[in-house]
Amino acid sequence: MRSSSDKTVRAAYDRLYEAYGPQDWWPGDTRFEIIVGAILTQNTAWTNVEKAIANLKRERILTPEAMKKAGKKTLASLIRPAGYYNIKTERLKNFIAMLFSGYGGSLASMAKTPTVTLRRELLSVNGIGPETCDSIMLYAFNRPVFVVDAYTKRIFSRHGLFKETADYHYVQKFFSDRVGPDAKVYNEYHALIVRLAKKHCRKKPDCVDCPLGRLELS
DNA sequence: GACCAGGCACATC
DNA sequence: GATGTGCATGGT
Repeated sequence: MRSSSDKTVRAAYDRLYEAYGPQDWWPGDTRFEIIVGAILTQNTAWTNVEKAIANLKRERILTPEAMKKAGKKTLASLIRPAGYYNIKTERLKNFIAMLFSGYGGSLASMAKTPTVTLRRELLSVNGIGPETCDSIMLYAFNRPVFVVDAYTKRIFSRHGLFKETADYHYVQKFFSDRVGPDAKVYNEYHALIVRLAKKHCRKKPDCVDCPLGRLELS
């Protein structure tokens, strides 16, 4: 049986897509850049991540081989603008270590890994949690995995679909069940949520001219 | 100067 | 199993 929230989840997507159009995510040119960006953006404004990525590009460290060779102090100094630079240096190195130990340093090889295995592998890396893992799954490897972030919980809990304290897996399943396994739609939906949130759904909401309006549970 | 940003691991109860 | 804390920069 289709619940009222089924339609709501789709209506929300339609309104966002109509208002903003395709978002052309992830903002990154290569698989590796997407993965690095996913780690660097943890609890951090994207504008700060851009500065860090630009530094890495300038120093030609935005490949697995180059980042493997780079010293931690060098790496930390380059990603400094993204904040938490010491812990993020460790996290990048942890990912690199897994990439080389499990896949010979080849993202193409990693890309051939079945979705369930790949997700388990990513989550086993210290510093890659559910959101970072699923961002990589969806945006670097095009797997149909819905990405849940703080905005997703904030927005849809405000609209009464679930509690803001609902756990990651619950919210992910909530959307997956109502959208169906579609990487293209998941890609746009998450990007549209971020787009919406940056303008309207900060901790102090600005609901004037919000394209979502009032989501009716009917 | 306070508050916030596309989390996560770890400690403690 | 829930809740609290450290990690850090740069924009508003």
